[in-house]
Amino acid sequence: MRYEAVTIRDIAQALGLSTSTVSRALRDSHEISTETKLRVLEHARSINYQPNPIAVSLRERKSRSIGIIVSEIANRFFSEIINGVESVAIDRGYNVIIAQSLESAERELRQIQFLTSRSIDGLLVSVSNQTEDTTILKDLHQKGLPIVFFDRVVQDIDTHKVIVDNMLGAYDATAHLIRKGYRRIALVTNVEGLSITKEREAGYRNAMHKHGMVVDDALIRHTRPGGQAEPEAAEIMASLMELKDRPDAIFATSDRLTTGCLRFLKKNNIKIPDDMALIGFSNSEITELLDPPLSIVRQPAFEMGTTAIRMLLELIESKRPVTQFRTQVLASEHVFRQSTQPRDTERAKQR
Amino acid sequence: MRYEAVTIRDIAQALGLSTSTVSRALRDSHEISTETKLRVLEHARSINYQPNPIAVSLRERKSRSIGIIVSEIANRFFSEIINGVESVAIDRGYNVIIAQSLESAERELRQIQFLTSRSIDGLLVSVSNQTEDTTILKDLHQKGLPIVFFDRVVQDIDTHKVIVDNMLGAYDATAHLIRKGYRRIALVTNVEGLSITKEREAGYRNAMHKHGMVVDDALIRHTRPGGQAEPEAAEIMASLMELKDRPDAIFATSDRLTTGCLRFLKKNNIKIPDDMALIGFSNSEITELLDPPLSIVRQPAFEMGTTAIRMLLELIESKRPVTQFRTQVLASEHVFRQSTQPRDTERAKQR
DNA sequence: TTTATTTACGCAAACGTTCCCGAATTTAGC
DNA sequence: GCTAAATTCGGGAACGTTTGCGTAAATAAA
Repeated sequence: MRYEAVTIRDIAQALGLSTSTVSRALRDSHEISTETKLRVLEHARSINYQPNPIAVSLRERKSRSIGIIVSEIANRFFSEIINGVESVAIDRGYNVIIAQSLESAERELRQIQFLTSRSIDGLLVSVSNQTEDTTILKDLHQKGLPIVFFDRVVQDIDTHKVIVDNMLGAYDATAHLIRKGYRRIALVTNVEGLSITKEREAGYRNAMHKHGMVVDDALIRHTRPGGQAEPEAAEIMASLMELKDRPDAIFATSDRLTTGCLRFLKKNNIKIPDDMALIGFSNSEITELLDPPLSIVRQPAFEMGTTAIRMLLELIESKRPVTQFRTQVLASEHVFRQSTQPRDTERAKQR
Repeated sequence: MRYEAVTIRDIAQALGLSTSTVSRALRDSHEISTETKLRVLEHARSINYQPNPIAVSLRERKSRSIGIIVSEIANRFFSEIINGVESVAIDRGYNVIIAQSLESAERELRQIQFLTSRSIDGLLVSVSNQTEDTTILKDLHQKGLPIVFFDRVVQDIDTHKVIVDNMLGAYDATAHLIRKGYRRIALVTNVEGLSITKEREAGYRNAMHKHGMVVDDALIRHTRPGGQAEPEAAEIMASLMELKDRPDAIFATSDRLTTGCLRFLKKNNIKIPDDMALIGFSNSEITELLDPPLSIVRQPAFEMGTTAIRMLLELIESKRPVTQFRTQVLASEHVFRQSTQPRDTERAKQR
């Protein structure tokens, strides 16, 4: 399948036909007789002919491969997304080239250039938390490269997007904490500029307002662009603990931030939820096994991947340029566990 | 970068040269005058010329892309490996096409065919736990496709391989349990045919023998080919609990098996380590945060990825066919935590 | 000056397809 | 039986590169 390289020409010679006839027969053209088609198909199968995708790509001027760029692949949220993307891409005959930015704007740029230099047919992107300059994406998009954003979208590029209902997810998590009796709820969240950050922060604020609570801006903390989430979460936690009026609950808005907070609390022997409740965004499959079992809001990552790639293929395979774009909003789900139990529970009494 | 398609011919026309001259100038051929080279380079940069990788691939008869097939991407062990692979591949100008078998031999076959039909230059593979028939890999290998196995290798294909010292890793884990006072140690392990299974089982048996203990085969349990690890771990655990002479410790030999066992134990309210100790292979970054903190043997996944890809590129870029193959063995590391505390610790006394 | 060698470049084929265009053969229409 | 139309196929260009070979001019050797 690689080195003997059986080509269309081999079939043509074996059958006394021309390459064009063979090509047409293989593609089931109407201007080839059924008899010849059968002969060609039969012989092609017998010698295990495999079309050379590179030659096809060169001729067709498309590569049947798409690129996806995420911040980090070793992160359950993103690997589930990639799973979703792969599963439909492969069915449609596309392969996906994966690249990670590792939250570095510079590396992201390099990766985008690498991907486009490999002449991909389309691009799936969730921007790094450090990117401010999106001109390269704008250029690409304007030149006609199909792009679909997911999760962390860039607002001012008009194309398909798929996100979760971050506002609602954050609202519900916050409201849950409030219902459980927590009053000073800290928000440990991502870089300020990110779309998801704004939406989740808005959800938090809305929930506070709706429940007649004042938001203390001292309790809203953002990570720095390009930083490592876990250590930053620890820093933030440490500084929150130094407040005269400490928070009694933490709402962390990403996988890494959540585990960062949890790690800090455990290391400093702060009891959850008695001393501090904790809820966070997470797609880890073992939050239930943590100590204590963690309340989480989970994003439908796999589904996010499948809808993103479907949208992208729609753009790629559209005959005429698409001008109507939509952003699909997926629901997130919550699982409330012990880490956000009401304060006056048996656990608390035991102390 | 995509649709205006600036080619080598554009440069040639603009400068009144032939395409061959431009090509040679771009590749810094010695038979082009420095003056012309400069003109070409300068102009190429000014119009942002990007060579068309597809045309190059067609001409060179190689694609500068490699395939990797793992059982599951949403698994920290494998995603770290992929991370390692990607990091060096990208530096060397290769991109990697990722495919997953999901532990299905049939799907694995399809994926391999898909990858090879995309005319990859080489293949990185860790076989599924269901594959028995490896003739396709043998064919490919014999036809000259560079292949490197990692983690789950197939023994009778002579090529480069990279594995961890499974024997020693399992030996140490078992010996640790014995030292801590556990006597009836159950081994919850992978499919029997797998290379890693054999090695880890051997490590377990060696440790038992060296410490003068008899191996009870009733305590050695394998999962079924193609099955889901977590539910199977639960099944196995349930059946182990029905034994008249129950085990007092569990040694699970994969990420998923470990969490499967843990989940079972917690669900059935079996205290760890008092009622049952637990140690397992895992690359999860939050085993420390589990309840109880889990003792683990961790594999150097990232490093495994980098050495595998380096070996593969060595095969790919070698001038003459390589006949001397080596298998690189990496050390695993252990972290012993509360889940394997000696039985008569304070925890146990508290009851 | 003549011949040999080097330098610097162009022509054209090739990689494996697809597809436009034309042509030969068959079938239909009358 | 003759034109018109359909059917079935082949020739060859094109996609964007790389590279073997040829060649003109410049230089070196004689």
